[in-house]
Amino acid sequence: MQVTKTLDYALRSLTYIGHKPIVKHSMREISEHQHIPLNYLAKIMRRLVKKGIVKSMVGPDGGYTLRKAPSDIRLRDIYEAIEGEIRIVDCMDGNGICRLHETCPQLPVWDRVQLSMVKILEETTLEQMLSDRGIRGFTRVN
Amino acid sequence: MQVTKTLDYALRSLTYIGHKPIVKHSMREISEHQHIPLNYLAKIMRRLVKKGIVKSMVGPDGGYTLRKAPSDIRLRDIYEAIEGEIRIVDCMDGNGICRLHETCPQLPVWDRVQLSMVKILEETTLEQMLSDRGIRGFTRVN
DNA sequence: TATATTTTGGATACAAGATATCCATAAAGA
DNA sequence: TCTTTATGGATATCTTGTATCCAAAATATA
Repeated sequence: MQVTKTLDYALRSLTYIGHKPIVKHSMREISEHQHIPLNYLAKIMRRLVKKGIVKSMVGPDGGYTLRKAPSDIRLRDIYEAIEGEIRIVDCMDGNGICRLHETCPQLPVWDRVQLSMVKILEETTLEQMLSDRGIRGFTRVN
Repeated sequence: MQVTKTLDYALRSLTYIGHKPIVKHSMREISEHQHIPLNYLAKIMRRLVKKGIVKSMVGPDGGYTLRKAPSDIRLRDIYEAIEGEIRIVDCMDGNGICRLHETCPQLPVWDRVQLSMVKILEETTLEQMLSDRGIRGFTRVN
């Protein structure tokens, strides 16, 4: 029940790019400024590109730009680009029958948790994250 | 960002016990009825005992009983007994300084997500879970 | 055209944590 | 004393997140 490092990397990269959305930013640049292993970052950027969150240009002076306006990029999209469909319990997709043959007392709760989480991720845009900067005056551990 | 099998096991055990809160239930019994590996279940029960959620009696005719009324056992307690303090991002405890030396754009969101999650876990009692049974008519996959 | 710089893609390695197993010991009822 | 149960510690396995390596494709520019 934790935010993965990978998702963190993705968000750091996107907020980094988001600050200067017009300029192209190379992986190398992002990697160095955000302390993300270059080769690993490559994998991450790929997923963001495939989901249409980011646009890539190869060759010298290549790099990445946001494909949409920050106000149009939802945290949910980013989450799903990295982690896939949101599903906090395995049985929630419904593709199977429980070996216990009984109704599940847990599911209603997890359902509520997941819904509230999705709601927040859905409401939150990259733009908000960019302007939220510093509200809590918190500095990152890693 | 997923509910672990271990937490699932714990909840299955507790709801199982909760249905007949007065009777003692042995690990063996729980293990068989809920399809949980016996030796692993032992570890789980230990944590529940230590947190005062469950009472244990050793010896023949030993077993487990709830220590409190189901209405007095919060899902949050169970969660924390199994997983430790709720913390969906590592930096949230604040024991450290970010190498990036900048305020973190992510934290406000994760903070909101965590708060809403804690709220639900806090509100939900074992009693509720027991009576929720069947509301959604859902059958468990595993 | 040649060269350098960048992204892309695939394969693979490494690490950490969740999950599971084994065994010896202590408690307690019959 | 014997049997049944929980306890405790050590260790193994498996899964998944994280990271590394390398070759190939694209493209600007000298």
